[in-house]
Amino acid sequence: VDEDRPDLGKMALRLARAVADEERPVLAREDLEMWDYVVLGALARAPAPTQGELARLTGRDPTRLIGHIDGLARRGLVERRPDPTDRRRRVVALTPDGLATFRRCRSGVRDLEEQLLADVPAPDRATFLRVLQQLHDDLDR
Amino acid sequence: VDEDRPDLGKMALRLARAVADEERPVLAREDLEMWDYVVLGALARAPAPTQGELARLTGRDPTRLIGHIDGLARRGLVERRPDPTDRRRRVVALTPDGLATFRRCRSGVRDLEEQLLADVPAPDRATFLRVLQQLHDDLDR
DNA sequence: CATATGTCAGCTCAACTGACATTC
DNA sequence: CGAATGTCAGTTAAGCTGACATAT
Repeated sequence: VDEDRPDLGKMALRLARAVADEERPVLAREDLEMWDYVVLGALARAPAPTQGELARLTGRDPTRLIGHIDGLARRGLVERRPDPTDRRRRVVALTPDGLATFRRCRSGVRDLEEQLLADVPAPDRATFLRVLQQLHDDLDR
Repeated sequence: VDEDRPDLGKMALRLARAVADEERPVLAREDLEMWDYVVLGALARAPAPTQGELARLTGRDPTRLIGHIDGLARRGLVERRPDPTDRRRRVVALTPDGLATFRRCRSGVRDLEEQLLADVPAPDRATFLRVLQQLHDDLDR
């Protein structure tokens, strides 16, 4: 067995950073930062959480999320309206333009991933992605 | 094919953070922070780089590395001495105590990794680690 | 009244920048 | 003299804490 490999955490972090570095220019084409993409992605899956829930989902600080959403709303990518049933809450949702923007970004991201994994044989790639997703899903439970 | 998986970057980052969170208590047993472990690990592989080179290897800011090495040297884990051939340079090296401390930590880290991958069948695990290491190594070149 | 949500101001800490001394 | 190395002070950005207003 190979005891001489780098730590799992080091390898995973290196990969994550490399992916993020390559994604940034793609997102910049839509004039988005990484946090924007994360927030739009969360809203694309769960239609309308509260701001606190959105902060928890994305891992972003609730207080910093405020100005963040302000910017996205000013650009017409998200919408923030008071919940009729509980007026303390501000329901945040994607606009059609926001959804389209997110889809363009994710498409570009997927292209990058394809490129990054190009040298990995198809069967290995499938196994790699399956195990990674299993670990990822298990961690969120 | 599954287009509906999370982004590669998200999965890798989630894994890296989970590993780091579990490693911290293990390192704390030796009274080490994550950065200490990273620095000791770099020194365990390459015996005596300069401080600037050590900063580049670990990804840590050169200016913050100064006080950091001060602390490790005060505890007798690393040694900083001027290079006789070029007195601008400070060669940083592990002490025997530092090497032993690092090995104890890495052993604990490997135990954690074993635990985290326990549910993954052995052949899949081997493929996963092999592909991950390949990607990791390719990125550093 | 106790709780939850969103907002804001202030604090703290890590990273980066620029300047400087030493040495090559 | 120009370049590299290590050190330090100042700036900047990001996250966190606590207080407050609104609503339940």
